[in-house]
Amino acid sequence: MDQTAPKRHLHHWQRRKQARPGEILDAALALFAEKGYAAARMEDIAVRAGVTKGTIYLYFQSKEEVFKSLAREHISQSLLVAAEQASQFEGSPFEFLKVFYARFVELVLHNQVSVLPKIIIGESGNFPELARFWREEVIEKAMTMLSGVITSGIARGEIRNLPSEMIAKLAMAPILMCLVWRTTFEQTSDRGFDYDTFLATHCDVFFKGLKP
Amino acid sequence: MDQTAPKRHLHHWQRRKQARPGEILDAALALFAEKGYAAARMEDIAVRAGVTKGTIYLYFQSKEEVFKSLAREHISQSLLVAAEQASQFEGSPFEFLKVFYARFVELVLHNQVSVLPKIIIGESGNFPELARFWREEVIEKAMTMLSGVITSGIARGEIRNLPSEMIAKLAMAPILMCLVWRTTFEQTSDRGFDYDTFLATHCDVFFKGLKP
Amino acid sequence: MDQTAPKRHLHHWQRRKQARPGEILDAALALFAEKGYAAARMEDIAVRAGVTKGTIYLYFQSKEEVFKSLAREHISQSLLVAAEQASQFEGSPFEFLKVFYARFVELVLHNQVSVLPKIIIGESGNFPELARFWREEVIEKAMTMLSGVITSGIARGEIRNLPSEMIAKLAMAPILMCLVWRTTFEQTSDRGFDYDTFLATHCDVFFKGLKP
Amino acid sequence: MDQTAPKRHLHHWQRRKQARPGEILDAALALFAEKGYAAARMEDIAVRAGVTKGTIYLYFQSKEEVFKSLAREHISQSLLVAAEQASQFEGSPFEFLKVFYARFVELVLHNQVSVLPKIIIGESGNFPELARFWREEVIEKAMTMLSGVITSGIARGEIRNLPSEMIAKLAMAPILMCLVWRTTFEQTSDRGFDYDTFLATHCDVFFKGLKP
DNA sequence: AATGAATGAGATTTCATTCAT
DNA sequence: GATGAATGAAATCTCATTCAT
Repeated sequence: MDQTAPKRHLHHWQRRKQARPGEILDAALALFAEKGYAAARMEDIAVRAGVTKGTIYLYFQSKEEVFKSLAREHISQSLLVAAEQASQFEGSPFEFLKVFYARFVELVLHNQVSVLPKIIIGESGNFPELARFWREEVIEKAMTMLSGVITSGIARGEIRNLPSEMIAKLAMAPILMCLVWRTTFEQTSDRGFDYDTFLATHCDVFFKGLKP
Repeated sequence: MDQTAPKRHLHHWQRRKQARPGEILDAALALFAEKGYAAARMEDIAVRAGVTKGTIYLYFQSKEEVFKSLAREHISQSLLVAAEQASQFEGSPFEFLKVFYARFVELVLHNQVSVLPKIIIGESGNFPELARFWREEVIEKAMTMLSGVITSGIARGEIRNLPSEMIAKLAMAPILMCLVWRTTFEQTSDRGFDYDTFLATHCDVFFKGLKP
Repeated sequence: MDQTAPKRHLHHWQRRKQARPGEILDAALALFAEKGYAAARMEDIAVRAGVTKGTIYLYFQSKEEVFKSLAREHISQSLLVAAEQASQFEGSPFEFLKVFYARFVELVLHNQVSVLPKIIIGESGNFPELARFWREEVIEKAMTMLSGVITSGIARGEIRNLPSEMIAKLAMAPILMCLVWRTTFEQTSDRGFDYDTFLATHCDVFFKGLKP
Repeated sequence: MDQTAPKRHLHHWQRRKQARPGEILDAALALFAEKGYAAARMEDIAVRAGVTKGTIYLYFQSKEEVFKSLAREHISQSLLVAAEQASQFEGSPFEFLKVFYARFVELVLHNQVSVLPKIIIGESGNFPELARFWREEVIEKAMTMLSGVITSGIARGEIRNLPSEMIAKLAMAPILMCLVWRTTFEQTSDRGFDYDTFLATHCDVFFKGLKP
């Protein structure tokens, strides 16, 4: 209705209306991370989103749909945006990796989205198509990007001639470790995990190991 | 046990009675890995174990108890046995790590137990005490062992003077990557993940990076 | 309640929401009386209350909670209200007892609540705290009230000097007999039990026995 | 087998064999009284009887059969024996009643069987035929006996001309009260119930009320 | 658009009963 | 005669989903 009207002055509740799906997904993200897909109740998600159960069904067909939206939406914003803009990078692959890790710590690790991989891991059995989606859309895109950087690094003579795909995977391993530690073991651990030092040490060893 | 008697002729069902819990745990391991804790039905576990629902309750108080037994029992056998016997290792730390990775591939990665970490990750929110147990009993023991090897490697002058705990974590990262890949992404992937080459490449780069 | 507002137009389901717990308790009363606590199925209670299983759990945490509510709620309305207003009675203790028995026949015996004592008796082993509650809240209150009337009757010279507590218990015995007969033996009996004549004969004999 | 043999020297286990059903019924009596029919588990009954679950089924077809045996067997021994021998009583009806109450206290009230009426009350809904059986075999026989005594008392001019059946019921009421108190409220009560004084006071009042 | 009472399929768990030993 | 492992029907309880308001 009223589609012709100038939308300059949105009422408060109109802004809410558009914000709702996002609020629900945020709530769902938190609860899926906390309890896993099955143990997260729609009621709890609703309460955390500040609505009632029924409202969720105005925006999503089912719990499964909430979950799938979540796993799909949240990617492009953080990881891929960063990744793509970085794909045009020109310069030292080591410099690139340092920035890449720094971005990861800043944008992902200390962010709500860091729980998504954990969710994907836990529910890969029940939602194989999501596992596939993530592998294709997130992991392999990241791998391709890293492979490209590695390959160009080899071409530039800065990196030994090693299979670039494997190197890309090795570059990802510490990131996975950070994510798993943060979302799985950090809460029950007394000693903290110094992610920055960990990644810095990795760079030190990894870069030295890669050089010709 | 069995200190009292020869008792050569155990009844058929006495032999079963001793075998049952193990059979049930094996079935549960498979199903929890496949579907996660919540989505795995007791009935399915029973069927896979070749019994009926009620039988499980002769040996375990509840589904939760099955899960906890599972997560606790299955450790010592595979990982820790290997780890401990290796802790008396004398020689090059690089040699040790190579053996360690080979053992891991052989005993864990291509074995049912490889799904346990995945389960722990997925259910850490619902069973925080298990996450803690795993961190303390599995991860930190492995870390301590690796730290020791690294430290002695540094003392022997074969490894640069770097924080050995961080190095130990870096040594674990590729293992985590293998486990996650195998249990989460392998089934929906067309191209295989060549774990051996991956770990070999890791050794190549990692060892070179560690040397003085 | 309702202090805040006029709210003249309650929704249909708001009215139901207030009525539901009572409807469920009535249904539960009937079924617990008929089959006992354990043999009464939640489904049957629901059907008799005109709802489905799940609905009961919107209002009560568990079957046990339904039972406890039942045993606690239903008292004050019938027995205690009558008892308390009678506690201010002034006049002949015999007159009082006659009215008391008449009230009992009218308000309790030919009423749903008459099954509650039977339920308490049958389940006292499983719910000892309820047996205690009933003894304290129903029986002992009634006894205290009757004792008071007897004592004042003795003071007035209308009753022999006998231990008033025992007399109170003797005054309750025929009531218990009526309740047990009605709820336990009446359905399988061909000849009826004439409660009015029974209590009248009791009064005849009891009163004559009490007089000096 | 061996039916022809002289049975003078029964083996120990043969005596057990014959004792078993009784031991099981005793155990069942205790458990039914404690928890009611439904909540009493066959396993618990077996354990208390010192046998295993399966053994019960050698002597009884089902749980229901155990219950029915129990409710039927235990009568003749205690109540009816006493009742019948008393039915030939000649003399003062008051004397008779005193002896009757004394016997009740001695043989029933401080005996395991005192829980039977409680069980019958609690399970009358599920086992109406047992309620009928008890009414016919226990209550009405007792009533008939008491009625006879009362009637003869009226004939002898010792009791006013009142409906003897009602008087018989009134004579039973305090007995019911004792039974219910003992089996339902005694365990959760701090003050004891002085059954002897209670019945003595009853006799005092009751007898005076009956006299012409 | 939002609510929340109601539903009912489906899960866990219990326990009377069976039967091979 | 006795055992006790195994069964499976049946109960309680949960929660995603619907729909009248």
